[in-house]
Parts: sequence; structure tokens; C-alpha cells
Amino acid sequence: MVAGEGDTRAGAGAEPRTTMEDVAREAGVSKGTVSRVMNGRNWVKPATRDAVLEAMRRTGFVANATARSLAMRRTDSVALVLGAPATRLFENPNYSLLLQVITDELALSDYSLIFMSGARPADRDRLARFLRGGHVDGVILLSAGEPEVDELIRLLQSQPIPVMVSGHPFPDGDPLPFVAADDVAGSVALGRHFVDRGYRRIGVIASHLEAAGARIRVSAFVETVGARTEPQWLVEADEFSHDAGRAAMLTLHRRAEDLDAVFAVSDALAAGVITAAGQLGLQVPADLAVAGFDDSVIAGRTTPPLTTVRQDVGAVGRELVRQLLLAIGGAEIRSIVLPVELVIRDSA
Amino acid sequence: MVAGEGDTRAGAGAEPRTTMEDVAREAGVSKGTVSRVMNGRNWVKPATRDAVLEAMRRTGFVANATARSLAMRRTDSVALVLGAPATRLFENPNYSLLLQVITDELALSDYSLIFMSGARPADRDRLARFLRGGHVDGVILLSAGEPEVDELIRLLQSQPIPVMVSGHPFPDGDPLPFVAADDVAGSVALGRHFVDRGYRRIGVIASHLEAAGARIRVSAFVETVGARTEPQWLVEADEFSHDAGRAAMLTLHRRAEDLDAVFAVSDALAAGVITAAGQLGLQVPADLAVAGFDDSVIAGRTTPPLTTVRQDVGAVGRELVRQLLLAIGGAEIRSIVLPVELVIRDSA
DNA sequence: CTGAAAGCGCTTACAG
DNA sequence: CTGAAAGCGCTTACAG
Repeated sequence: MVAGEGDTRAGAGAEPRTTMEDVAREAGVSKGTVSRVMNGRNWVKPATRDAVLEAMRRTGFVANATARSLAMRRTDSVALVLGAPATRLFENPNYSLLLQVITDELALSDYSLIFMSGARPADRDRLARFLRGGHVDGVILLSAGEPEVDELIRLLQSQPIPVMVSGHPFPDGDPLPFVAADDVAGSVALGRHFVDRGYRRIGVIASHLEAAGARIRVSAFVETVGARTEPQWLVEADEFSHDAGRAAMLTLHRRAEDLDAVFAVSDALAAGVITAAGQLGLQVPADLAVAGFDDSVIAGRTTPPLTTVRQDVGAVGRELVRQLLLAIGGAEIRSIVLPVELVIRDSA
Repeated sequence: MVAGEGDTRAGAGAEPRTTMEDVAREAGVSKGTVSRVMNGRNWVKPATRDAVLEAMRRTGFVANATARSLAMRRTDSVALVLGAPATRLFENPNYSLLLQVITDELALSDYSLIFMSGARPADRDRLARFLRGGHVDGVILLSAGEPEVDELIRLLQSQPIPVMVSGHPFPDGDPLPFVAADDVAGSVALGRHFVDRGYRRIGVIASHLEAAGARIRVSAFVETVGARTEPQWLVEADEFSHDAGRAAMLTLHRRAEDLDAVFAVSDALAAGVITAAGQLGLQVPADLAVAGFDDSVIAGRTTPPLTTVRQDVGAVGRELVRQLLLAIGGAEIRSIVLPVELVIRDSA
């Protein structure tokens, strides 16, 4: 009823949001006190506390995020930077899941996720300015390990905000902290399984071998099965898709007709291998054993269902967020490698 | 050299970012002048302008986004709300593309995208508080038209920030402005094509019929082909996937052995239909014509390639952003229906 | 326990 | 053309 009323300046139709000032007036206290009941620290006498809460309810007050950020020097938001085009990344259903899990986990701590592309040079320029602009408190980098990501990594290293990388560890040294599933252990387990089953002529179908993740899987597997595979039995598919897997298998079959097993570095590829086997008149696993990697949704849907390596994508997402928030809080940042699980189904 | 130096309070290791104050001092002008050269309005004498720019370069100054937002009462960011779980939405590759396009288009205007889940009740509570908190200037709702989205729509309607809905128009009235491809025209065109080709026993494979989009496609198509289809020749697949399409086709074949054509409401489903046809020993299109919808990447990769309806996903994304930014600027908001194109390949 | 005041880092009339 | 000052809406020592 005092000041600030009757104000009818232009204002593009936006009714003035209720502010802390309003709540304070309603409750008959100072802004400081309203602030104190909001963020719970410092003691406030129960009676005034209730009065303030009641005033907040009546006015439907929600604190302005921007003002809060400015005062507290934190944005309560983190950037999710994609190291590859979304269209490519989300071909792998595990990445959609990861996105979902990260969003949910951040929501639990009332953090927002700002989605950013980082694949192209122009994206990186924007990102650099964005980070300097103080838009976010931390960064999660989602990459499938493609080599162009190196530049992104250098950029992220050269700035002060905490960063957490999702995906495959770095071949040489650890430029940034990461969370990843244990690809080596997974490939070794799968290799042992192949050996145990007595397969002796083993093909390998990979894709994007320039990416650290795929390379690691292949090399760990190949080392494990030793002489049971040969260099020319490795075929690189165009992409991580069913069709690419099918095509690669046909190529592989032309090179070596009598393989008894194939390891594909992703489930989508493996599904394509099974399709190709059908076309070639080969029974899976009797004539040709097939294994994939990821245990994504498709693994359970092929006929026969796929033997594969399960990564706990949920755990990766949660750790990614947990570690990042800890780091934002000032804690030492740590890299984490999560265990994987060999899932034996009927295909191998 | 004057005030503000020697300040060594706790401060968790964060070196103080350079502020407008610093630039002003460097350039020997006031903060106001620095601000004026930054946002280009108002005249500044070229000489002082250059001095300021030089000072900005020397100090590597980038304006703090939060302070800017508070002063200007705008956040330069918009929320992308997903009406369905990311894992489900991104099964359709068109949605990854849409996400990419929206991000890019916003980047051109220096807006950020805040990614939010809106599928579950808890998400909606957060969203409501988020919007009241003034985190964003506008909202884009991505939905595949599932009915649970109604609540989300009510929520979005009852708040003052501009909203733009991607996807299918609303069956009754237009509660919110939207951008969508012309599903009706697409289905009609495809129906006519089937009629022209002389198909007389036409099956339909749909999915998620509770969603407006799918329903619209089916009904427009069915109306167009008239007596050439029958109610029991409509099968609903579990989801928009290759395997679900294959399974649905097998079901359909059991119900009616002598169909000569099938329309599937998405390319993924149609791809599955082709696979099933192979298993049933049917040649496509000689024994069974098959058409899809979306012209997503898979349409060109099937054997034979799919006849389908192309939606310009890029245009949808760009219009979505364009209209939203206009609305944020105060302009009248408009719904937009974008033309589609019948793409005739070999499958039908 | 609580109020008054200063501060977060910008923008923007208002004078000059 | 440019400076000084007030303001954006919060938080947080500092007194009391």
C-alpha cells in the first residue's frame, strides 16, 4: 500500500512477478528474513517463519533464479556438450538413455541441463564464449571417442569450470576426468567365452575404429582370442547400424566362408550379422556364433537373443552427475571405471 | 592498482573473472560506456570505442551472462520440454534431427537450450516451478502427441511465457500454437498413389494410436482408399520399430493372406514389413507393395527403398525457433503447417 | 532471532 | 558522446 504501487509504465504486458519484497511486506518482515526462511540456514523464530511461509503461499512466490544466481555466484546449471552430431550419437539407444538419466539425476539436485553441440568448429567458438560468460557451473562431455573431440578437450582443459567426460578413457594419459564402463574387461570376458566355447575361426566386425572406444574393444578382444582370429577377418562397417552390420557380415563371409563365430562391437551391428547369417543359410549359433556389445534394447529382441556385454548406462549417468556436482562443490575430481557384465544368451 | 586488490579471502580458488569494471578502468572510461560499446546501441565516439574494444581484447572480457540477464530481464534461453521419455522419442531418428536443428537455430541467435523431461508428474511439478523461477524466456514442447501430454499442455497454457509445440496439431481446437508437417495431406497423397497403382486389398500398420499424429495419418489414409481396406486389416504394432513392424506384418498376414499393399505409419515399421515380406516369400512390390511415412534415413536403405512421405524436419525445427523468438520479442504467435512431399521409390 | 545496508555485475534513463 | 546513479531481485556479513 506504500511505495511501488500504481506503477503503470509501458511494460510489454508482463504482469510484474511477485518478488521477495512483496512477500516481505505481506509477512511484515524484511527481505533478509524472507531469504533466510527460503534457504533454511540461520535460525528464524518459528512464528515469523510460519508467517513468511504463509505469505509465500498466498503470493505464490518463487524466487527469481537469475537474481539468486547473481548473488550466489552459481548458476545451478551444467552444460551437456555433444562431441558428435546428435543424429549420429543417438543412433545408439544407449545415448538416449544416458541423456535421460543425466537429466533426471540433475533434476534431483535442482540443476538444469543446457544442451550444446560441440562437433563443429563454430560450436567450439560459441562454447568458449559461453563458458567465459559464466552460464554454467560445470560441463559434461558426451563423446563416442571420435578424434575430432581432441580439440574440444583442449578447450575444456584450458578453462576453470569442472568437466566430466562420459565415455571411453583416453589412450594416452587422462587429460580430463571421465566415467566409463570397463570396455577392456568386457571384451576380455567375451573373448574368454568364445575360447571356452571352442570357437576357432573368429571374425570381428567393428566400426568407427578411429574412436577410442571401438579400438579398445577390438584390441582387447583380439588379444584374448589370440590365434583364433586373423587380421583379414576384421571388417569395419560404415556405421553402428543393423544394415551396416549385415553388409559387413556379407563382406566378411566372402573373405572367409568357414568362420564359426563373429564378434561385433555393438549390438546393432550384431543384429545385422544375424540377419546376414539368415540370408547366407547359416544357423545361429550352430553354424555361426554371434556376440554384440552394449546390451542395448535390441540385444533381447534378436532371434536368437544376443550374447553381449552389459554396461550399466544408468550408473554411468549417475556417476557422471554425482562426480561433477561434487567437483562443483570444490571436491577433488575422480575418474571412474564401472564394471561390466557378460550376458550369455543364445547367440553364442 | 587502487581498490579491490590484495583481496585474499577464502574463495574456493576461483580467480576473479574480469568484469566490466576492469575493462572500464583499462580503457579509462566509465562502465556505462563499456556497456554501450558492447551492445552497440547509442553512439560512442570512434576513438573511445576503439579504446574500449582494445581493453576488452587485452583483458579477454566476456560479459557475465547472469548479471546481464538480471538487468535486462531476459535469460536468452528457452526450455525444450519432452512430452515423452527421451529413450522413446529418439527411437525415431527424426527427433534427433529435430533436436539438432533446434539447437543450431537457437545458437544462431545466441540462445541456449535447456533440456527438460516433462513426461512424468514429478517432471511437471519441477517444470511449473522452473517457469515461475524465470529461468527461460520461452518453451518448445516436443511431443509425439501422446495423450498424457494434455496435462503438460494445460500447465503450459496457464503461464505467461510463450510456448511453441512441435508436432501434430490438436484434435479439438488449438490450445497452443504449433508447427507441424501436414500429415493429412501426406496420408491423402499416399492413399491416392495406392489407388492409382490399382492396389485393392490394402493393410495398415499403425502404432501408438492414442497419439494424435498416428491417428490422423491412419484416418486420412483410410478415408482416401475407401473400400480398398477393411477395419480388420489394421494392426497396431507395439512401438515404432523395425521388429514391431515385422511382427505386425506377420499378424496381418495371418488375418488376410492376399493383401496386395500395406501402409505403415512410419518408415521403421515399413522396414519391418519388408523384412516380414521376405520371410513370407513375398516380393516387394510385385506381391506386396509397402509404403512408410517420415522419409527418415532408413527409407533409402531398405531393399527395395521405401515409398514414403517426406517431412522437412529441418524446416519444422527452424520455424519452431523462429516463431518462438518472434513471440518472445512480443509478436503475435502463429501456428504453422508445413507442406510434405510424396516420395515414390520402388517399394510401392 | 532480525533489520539495514552493501554487494553480485550488468543496463539504462537522466543530466550534462 | 559520456559519467554518475539507480535499479534488476536476490544473499549475506554486520550490528543489534
